[in-house]
Amino acid sequence: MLSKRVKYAIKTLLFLYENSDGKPISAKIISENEKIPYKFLENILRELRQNKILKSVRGAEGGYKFLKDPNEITVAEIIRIVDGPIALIPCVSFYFYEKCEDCTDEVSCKIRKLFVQLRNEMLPILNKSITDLEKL
Amino acid sequence: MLSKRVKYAIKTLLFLYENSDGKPISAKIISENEKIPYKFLENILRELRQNKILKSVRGAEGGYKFLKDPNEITVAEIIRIVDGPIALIPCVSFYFYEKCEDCTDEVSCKIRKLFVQLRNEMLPILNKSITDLEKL
DNA sequence: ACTATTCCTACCAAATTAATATGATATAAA
DNA sequence: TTTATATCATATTAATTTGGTAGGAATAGT
Repeated sequence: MLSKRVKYAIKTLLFLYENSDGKPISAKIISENEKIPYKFLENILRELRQNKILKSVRGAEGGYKFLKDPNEITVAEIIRIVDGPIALIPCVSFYFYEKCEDCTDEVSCKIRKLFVQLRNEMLPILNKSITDLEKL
Repeated sequence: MLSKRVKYAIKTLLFLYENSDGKPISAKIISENEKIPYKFLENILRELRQNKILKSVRGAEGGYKFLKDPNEITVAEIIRIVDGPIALIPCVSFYFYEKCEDCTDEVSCKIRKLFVQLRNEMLPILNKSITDLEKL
């Protein structure tokens, strides 16, 4: 299961995409419209900014807007930033690979083979962008 | 990510399948061969027995063997027993459905649509049986 | 009786999740 | 210049989940 953080992050990006008219949108507005706890949302927005997905404008009339082109922001990318690995077991993850301590031979591991397959099916779907998502 | 419990459970079933000759196999043997902490494994075995995947034989020379035909035990089923939902968000789960409190309209939710798609791609792979898995 | 085993309940420590609290800093508008 | 509106940063917290461990009762083959 994904965390609420990820879900809130994706909802936030979709909201920004659907409501952007050049002016930044404040955390308060996003929070109210998407029913995301305000302070929790602030943390998420900070993480998205630090990872160069969004940029922020401080002070009155401030808020958040895209830094990266929403056409190039994928769901997979957001999951990786906020939650971590896409793969269901660590030994098949590209970005967060970890060896299983209990594994004697990774290459012949049947479980690994299955989860490589699974990851390969999942990735094309999660590589859809925010703009793709809006069109669904 | 799946829990270690699930991974241990699948490994256990594979081990039983590959080493079954009619006689039950003890938790100790499984634990040593698959490097699964003994007491932790006991818990997992109990869960598999309670869910009618395995049956147990008590006393000396006792152990575990299949109750359900390994041909009909799927990875998805094991995940559901041990971890819970397959779907990555609760509102698209068949067996563990939960409404998102922050959601205003589930039918039009773009995120939901994406994760329905994802689940639909994942299921055929996870519906493979223990015997399928052994053949990989 | 002895030994090997399952069975059962409870406990525990560390990590993760989902926030909340407090306050500093920046900026536009009054 | 004050005020209201914002972001920014760090720390704290409560609840849940994860990955075990402990101790012992019950069962059965030798």
